[in-house]
Amino acid sequence: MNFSIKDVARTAGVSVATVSRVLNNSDKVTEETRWKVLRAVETLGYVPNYSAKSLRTNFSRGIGLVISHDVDYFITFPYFSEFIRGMGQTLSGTDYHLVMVMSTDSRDDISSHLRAFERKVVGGVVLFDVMDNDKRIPVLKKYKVPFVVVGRPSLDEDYLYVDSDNVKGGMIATEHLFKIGCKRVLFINGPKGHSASRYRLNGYLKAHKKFGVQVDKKLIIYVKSDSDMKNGYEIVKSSIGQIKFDGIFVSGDFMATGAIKALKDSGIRVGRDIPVVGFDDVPIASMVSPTLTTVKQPIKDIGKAAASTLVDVMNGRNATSKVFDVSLVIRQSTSREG
Amino acid sequence: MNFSIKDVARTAGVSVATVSRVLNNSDKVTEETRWKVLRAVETLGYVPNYSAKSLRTNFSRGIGLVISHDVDYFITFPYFSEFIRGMGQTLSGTDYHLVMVMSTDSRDDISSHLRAFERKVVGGVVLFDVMDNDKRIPVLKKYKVPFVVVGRPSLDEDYLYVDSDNVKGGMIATEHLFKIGCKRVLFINGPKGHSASRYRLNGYLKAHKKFGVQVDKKLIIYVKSDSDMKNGYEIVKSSIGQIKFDGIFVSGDFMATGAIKALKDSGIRVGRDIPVVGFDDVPIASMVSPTLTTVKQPIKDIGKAAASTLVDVMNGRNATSKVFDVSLVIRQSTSREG
DNA sequence: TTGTACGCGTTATCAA
DNA sequence: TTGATAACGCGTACAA
Repeated sequence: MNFSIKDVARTAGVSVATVSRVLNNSDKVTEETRWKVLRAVETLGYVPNYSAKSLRTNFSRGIGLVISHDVDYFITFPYFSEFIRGMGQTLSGTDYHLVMVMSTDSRDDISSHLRAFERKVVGGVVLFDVMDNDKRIPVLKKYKVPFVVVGRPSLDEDYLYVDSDNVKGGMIATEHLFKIGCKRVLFINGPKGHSASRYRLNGYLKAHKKFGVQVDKKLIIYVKSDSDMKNGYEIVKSSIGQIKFDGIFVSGDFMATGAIKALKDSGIRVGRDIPVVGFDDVPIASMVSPTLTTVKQPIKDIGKAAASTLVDVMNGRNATSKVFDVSLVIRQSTSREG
Repeated sequence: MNFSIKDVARTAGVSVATVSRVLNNSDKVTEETRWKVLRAVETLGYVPNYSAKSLRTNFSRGIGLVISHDVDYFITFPYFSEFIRGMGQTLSGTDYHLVMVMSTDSRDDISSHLRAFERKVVGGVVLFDVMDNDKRIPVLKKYKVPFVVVGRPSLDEDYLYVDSDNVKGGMIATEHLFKIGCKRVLFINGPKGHSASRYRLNGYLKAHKKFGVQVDKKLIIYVKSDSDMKNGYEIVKSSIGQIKFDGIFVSGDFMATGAIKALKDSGIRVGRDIPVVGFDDVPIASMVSPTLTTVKQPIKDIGKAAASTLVDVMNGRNATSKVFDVSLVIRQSTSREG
C-alpha cells in the first residue's frame, strides 16, 4: 500500500532520477515525461517518504517548539495558543509541520533543542519565553541551528526575532491611566529578567516622564514565576492597604482577570474607584465583567511571522526581524462610569 | 560536528552492528563492549539520526495531531491546551514528540492524517473533535494507521478511545439545578452530531426522568459550529423573553462565561435569579465572577491517557480504552445568595 | 534530456 | 558474542 519512488518510475516508464527531478521540479524535463510521472504519482497515490528525504538531504521540515517540563503550563496560556495558531496558519498547506518537543530539562537548558535538531526531528527552532541575555542564543548560533526568537532578549540584536512593541505598549497603557486621572499606577509586571518585562517597564517609566509623574518604585511589582491569574489576584489582594494606588496596569490579561477579581472581592469598584489595564487582548478580555481595557498585540501575526521567518532561514533565504505595532483597546475596566 | 554510528564504532573499536545493538539494548553484548560503546557515545556526544532510524525501521515516533484549517481556532480553547499539556507530560522524557499538522482539508477529511503517516512524519494519530459515526475511523483502520480517539463517536466501539463520562456529567449538572429549585433548565449543548453532545444530552434527559420533570424540547439548543463564548452570549441573549427558563446548563465553561455575561447585561442576577452550570472546569471558571459551578473533567489525564494509549498501540502492545470520571464543582453561579 | 549507481545513517540477517 | 553487509527511499554526480 506504500509505494516508493521506484514504483512510480516503473509505472511511468522512466527512471527514479527522472521522477525525483519532476517532484522537486529541478532540472529540465520535457513536458511529456513530466506528465507521465505526475500521472503515475496520481494513480498510485504516491507520497514521498520524508524520513528518506530528510536522511538524504540532511534537512528536516520540522519546526521545533521546545517546552520545558517545569513550565509546561505555559502551553495553556491564551497568548501561547494564539501564537501557535498563527504559526499553524503560515505552515498550513506547506510541507512543514510543527513539532512540540517536551523536554525534561529546565527552561534555560538548550540541550533538548540541540538533540532534536541533530536527530533531524526538527530543522530549526522557535525560541520563546526568552530571558535577558538568554544563554541559549549563542549556543544555537555555535551549532548552526536555524532559529528565530520571539522577543528581544539582548541589545546586540545579532539574531532574527519577532516581537511586538512592548515599550509602546507599556507607555500607552500607563498614559491612558494618567489621562483618566490616576496618579499612582500599580504595575504588575511579568517576571524579572524576561525581556518583555524590561521593555514594558521602559514604557511605563516613559509615560511617567511624559506626564511629569514621580515614579514610586514600590508600585512596580514583578511576578515571581510566570504570569498567571492567581498571581494577579494575590498580588492585588496583598497590595491593598499596603501600598496606595489608584490605578493598575497588569502585564497580561490573564493576570488582569485575577487582579479585577481581587478588587471586586475587596469591595472596590473596578473603573470608578480603580481602573485596570491589561495586556494582550486575548478572547476573555471582552467577556469578563467589566470588560477589560487592554493593550492589543497581534499575537497571531507574530506567530505567522515567526514561522515564515524560520522557514526562510532554514532555506538559506535572508529574512529580517520584525516588530509589530500594538494599540490600546478601551473597554469598561477603565470607565469612570462603571 | 554531527557524528554517525560509524564514528562511534571506530572510536569504540567495534563494528556498527555492535553499536546499534548496545544502543537498542537488543541481543547480547558483553559488559565490556557495552561499556566501550557507551563511553564512545559519551565522548563524541553522539545523537542518533531519527530520519535514518525511521527509514530503516519504517517507524516514526511522531504523535500526530491533525488540525484542519477551518477549525484551527480550536487550538485556542482552554480544553485543547490542557489536553495537549497532558499529552506532553506523558511524552516528556521519551523519544516521542508531538507533531501538529495543519491541514488545508476540511475537518472530516482524513487524507492529511494518511499523508502524514505515509510520509512517516507521524507514526500514529490522535483523533479528536469527532462526530457521531465519524467516517475517518474506518479509513484509519483500513490503512492500519495506529490511532486513538478522544471521545466515543459510535456505538460499536471497535477502536481505542479515551473519554470522560459525559452522561454522568450531563446528569449531575442538571440534577444540581433541579435540587436548588429549577424546573426549566435551558441546555446549551455542543454542536449536533458531536459525540460528546449526544452523551451529555443523555445525562440531561436522565436527570429529568429521575426528578420526574417533563422535558421541553424547546429548552434544548445546539450551538451551530463549535462552542465558543460568543455562542453562549448570543444564545442566552436571544432566548431571554423567547423561552421561559429558570436555570442554564452550558456545555463548556468558555460558553458559560458568555452566557453569564448575557444574563448580567440583561439585569438578571446569576445564581439568585438564574443559576448557571458549565462544563470542563478550565482555569477561568474560578476567576470569573460569579465563579462558575461546573462539571470537572480530568482533561490533563485524558491527554495523558491518549498519548500513552497511542504509544502502546504503535508498539503493538495491547491497550484498553478508558472512561474518566467527572465531578461537580459547586461555586457561586448556582448560589441562591448571589 | 534521461539513466545508472552511489551514499545518506540505521537496523537486521547471516556468518563467523 | 561479534562483524560484514544488504536494504530502507531518496537525491544527485556523472555518464550516456
